[in-house]
Amino acid sequence: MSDHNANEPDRKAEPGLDFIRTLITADNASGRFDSRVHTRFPPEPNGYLHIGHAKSICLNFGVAREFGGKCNLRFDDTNPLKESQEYVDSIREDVKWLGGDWEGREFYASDYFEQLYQHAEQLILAGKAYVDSLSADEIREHRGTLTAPGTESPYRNRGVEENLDLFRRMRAGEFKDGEHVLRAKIDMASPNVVMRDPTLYRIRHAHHHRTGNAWCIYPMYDYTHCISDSIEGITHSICTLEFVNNRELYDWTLDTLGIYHPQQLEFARLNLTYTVLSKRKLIQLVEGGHVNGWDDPRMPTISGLRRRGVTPEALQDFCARIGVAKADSVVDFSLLEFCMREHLNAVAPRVMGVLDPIKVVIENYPDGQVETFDMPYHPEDASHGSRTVPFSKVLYIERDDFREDPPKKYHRLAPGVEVRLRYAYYITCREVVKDADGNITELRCTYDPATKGGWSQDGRKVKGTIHWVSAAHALHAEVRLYEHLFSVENPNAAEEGKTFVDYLNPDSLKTVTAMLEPALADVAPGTRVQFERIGYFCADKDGTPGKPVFNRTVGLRDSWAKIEKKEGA
RNA sequence: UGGGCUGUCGUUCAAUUGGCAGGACGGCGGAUUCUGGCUCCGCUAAUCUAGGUUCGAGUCCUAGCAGCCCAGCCA
Repeated sequence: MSDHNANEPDRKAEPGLDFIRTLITADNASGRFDSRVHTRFPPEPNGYLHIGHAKSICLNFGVAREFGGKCNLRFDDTNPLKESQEYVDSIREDVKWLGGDWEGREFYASDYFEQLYQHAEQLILAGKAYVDSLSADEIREHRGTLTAPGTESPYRNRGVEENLDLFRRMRAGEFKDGEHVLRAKIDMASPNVVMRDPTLYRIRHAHHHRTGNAWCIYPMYDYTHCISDSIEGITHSICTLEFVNNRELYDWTLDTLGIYHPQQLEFARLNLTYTVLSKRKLIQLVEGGHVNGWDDPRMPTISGLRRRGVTPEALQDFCARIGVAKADSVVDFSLLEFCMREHLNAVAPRVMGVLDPIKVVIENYPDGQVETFDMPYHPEDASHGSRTVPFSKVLYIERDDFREDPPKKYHRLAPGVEVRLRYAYYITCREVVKDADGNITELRCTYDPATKGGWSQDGRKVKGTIHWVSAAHALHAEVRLYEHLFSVENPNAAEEGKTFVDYLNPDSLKTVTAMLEPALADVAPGTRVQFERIGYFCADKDGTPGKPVFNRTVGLRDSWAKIEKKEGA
């Protein structure tokens, strides 16, 4: 079993592969595991999956697919106090949505409770496990410290028969929580604290979401995970870096039991700027009411990202781009945004919506007249088809698309300036109307009838093209504009006396009433569109027929904002 | 101060295992454009430190330094 320590690729490699795929390639070449590849994604159903899990899902299912192998979905449900069916359901949905296909191999650690129990008796019989009757506090005291060895429990040398009897009575429910535990008998002086007689079973008179009240003793992670992997014939058990120390116990358990032994491999978990990714903190955000539930579009949860409008393809692409390695890293949120735009650009239909409207009256356009324009849903992909958009005398345009005193390089509407209304007409601003406070309330413009469709026969060019919506036909819709949940890159690094909650971005959600083109009236929740020149949006489930609600997935790149910022500075 | 893991452009992942340090994101500049979007082109910028071996070191050796993980009856 010496080769189970072979975490470093040392046989052969294909350049460009990550260290996990490199190792698997070598294993396949050498015939280890009969050249099979079988992975698993093993979440604990105690919270919603987040983008860090997405990395693991893409890795495990991806590796299986690439090597012609299999990947199981296994719920690591050994702690009845924290787990629930709600989480099982959400996890199943999220994995499926992300493209993970476990082909019916949906397993639960709790499926193996009886086998796990039998193996525990096997360890007792072999003199490799004992029932300890120390309290939790006493066990901690006996464990020693990082620099000092531990001391053995006075119960460590109980006889096999006594251990067996006690353990069976633990199972039978004769003891209260905490009265006894089953421990592996390894080495209280090990420099690896994990190996100082780790707890294998604890007593918990608790209802389990799947096994009900069948058990009152529950196995611990280290003991359960390796045996579960073994039972399922897993070849490569991929987990995150914090389990490196646990690998020694993983190997010890399987070797001591003498059963099939997969290879544990550890990679660095994902960190993302402007977000927190620990379950504890995400739960705190939900329970503290800082967000509106696990699927709040600001959450880095898979359900949150989905509701925000991120596509599974974008998430898969993101996971492929960040790579897999063993060095701790923090990925730039802008890479995620890039991946969102990359895919949405290809698949999202274009529509027009005005987020911050200002009224425009076309003075020379006939009162009461309505024209309709047929506009393509996607300028580069005719397969998306087209829709009809009404045009009339009174319109809305974006407030930011007009400047009374335009700065240099400003290409949009200004007094005396002609611009193109997307797919419609050229208009020129003639007059600015203001209220008593000097706020602009209306723009009086004229249009050139000869530019119908947004194009001039005489070859005349306009510098700007802006989007618009006919006021009389506009759909008044709620639009939610999301920004980073946190205002600092690393909310985890809180200064003295503060926590990550103190770094929440007060402007992470801004709700506006936008003016949308009428074609959007009955859009189905989950539909993703691009509001031209603004960004990508996704119809939210809070919307109703005729009254849609949109979430901003991500804004378009805005090079004008950069220019303006630079000129201003 | 025990043990383990990790150090390469601003970020992230590579480097045919000792042979010109490359890609992507970001940033900057340009072309194109009925979305200041998309697309295209160009530029920018890195081997933790100090020694050593070698014709040649990101890669091997020695000694340091820095970061992360571990003392749950959590996973």
